[in-house]
Amino acid sequence: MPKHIKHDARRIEVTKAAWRVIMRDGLDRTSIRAIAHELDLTTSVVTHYFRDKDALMSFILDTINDHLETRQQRSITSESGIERLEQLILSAFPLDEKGRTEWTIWMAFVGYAIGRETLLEAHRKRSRYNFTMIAAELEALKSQGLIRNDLDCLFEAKTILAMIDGFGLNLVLDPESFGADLTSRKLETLVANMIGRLREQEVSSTTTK
Amino acid sequence: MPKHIKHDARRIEVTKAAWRVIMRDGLDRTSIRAIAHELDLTTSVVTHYFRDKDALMSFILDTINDHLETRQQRSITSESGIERLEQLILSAFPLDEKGRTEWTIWMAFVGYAIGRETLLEAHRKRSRYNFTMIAAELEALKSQGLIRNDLDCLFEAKTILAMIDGFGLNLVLDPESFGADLTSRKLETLVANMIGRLREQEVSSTTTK
DNA sequence: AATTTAATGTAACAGTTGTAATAAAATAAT
DNA sequence: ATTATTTTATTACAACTGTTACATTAAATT
Repeated sequence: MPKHIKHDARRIEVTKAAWRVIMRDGLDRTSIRAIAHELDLTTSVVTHYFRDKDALMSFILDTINDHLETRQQRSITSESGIERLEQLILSAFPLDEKGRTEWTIWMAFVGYAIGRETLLEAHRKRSRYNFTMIAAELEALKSQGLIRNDLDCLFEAKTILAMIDGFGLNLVLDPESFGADLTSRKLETLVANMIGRLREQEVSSTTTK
Repeated sequence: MPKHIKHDARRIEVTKAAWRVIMRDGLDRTSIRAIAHELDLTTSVVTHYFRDKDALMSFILDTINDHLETRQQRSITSESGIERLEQLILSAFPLDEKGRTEWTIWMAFVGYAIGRETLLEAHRKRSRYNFTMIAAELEALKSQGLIRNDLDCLFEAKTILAMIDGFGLNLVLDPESFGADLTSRKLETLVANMIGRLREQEVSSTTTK
């Protein structure tokens, strides 16, 4: 095992400790000392693996984004079709506890990004990548005749992204009111609407549950 | 003019100065000294009008929420009907520059609330008030036969709130990709979906309930 | 076994923070 | 005009911050 892997693994341990501190105390109270204390070690551990705090923060955010994306890619088992789209959307929703944690930390960073152009740019990049990808997925479905052909794919993709973010935000703040059941139920109606009158009979049977 | 009004007015001036600092430097860099400097005064101004920083922060958030709610109430000119619902939703969207500013600061507070139970509770309260209100509005429309009578009003209300929050979030982060045109366009399809097939069948469905 | 490298500990620095006490100035009340 | 109250300034303090230099220990390499 090459040493740089061990090195990277340690960086991730530091990062995970940082997650716990963020969840418990808030992002602005997540000092280098607090992270070290969470690891029952001293600050030198953190400074040894990260040039400075900015580098640490960027790495934490990158890790969260990587997790969200990996989770997304891995959950797509269907090769194509409506089911693939459903999995794509559903995997972005924060359904389980781990997903909720990642969303919570991500939300903390959204607030942290206000007034920080570098972080704002990172968020924009993620946002654009996501709705562009969804739009491409919709275009493919449209050319296959699986969704309504009068759909504006980019518009619908942005809508889907906004819906995901909206549910994610509210789930972070109020998990009791916005549970996983509500979320997945929304997904059904969302997809049903995009299929539209293409399959009139099937749709009406799924919406009236 | 009673003195307490002048007192309150001064508090709001301090609050508005805080807004500017938050927008420019970020919430975690909004120190009491930074706010005082923004006012070209010393810290005593801030400490004189607010017990401590927590009180100041709470007041800032409350003011933002008040603004959003006032904006919402005032924009509702229609007495009833679909138009009233449209105005209700549209006014919550961050369409103009001022609305965008308020949403940006609100977003900063969402991140700031992570790890702070008191602030989280405040956000929950706002969220619940909002979707409860929207649900009541939908119930009224349903009983009037103006929207589909198979709608789950609470579910739809939560969806609408999530949609608003999702667009708000993305508009704060990426106003170029999520402009006001996109937002209002979404509103149309949203309402159209709730009216659903009522328009097509027109008469028969109003007899129910 | 000796030596080099990596990992952690210790300590100090300069700067910032919220908070409080006190003083001065400005305004209002009498 | 005098007094009282409100508003602003000054200053100090203790706690916390990121960062750095240096010391120590553990691990790996030779």
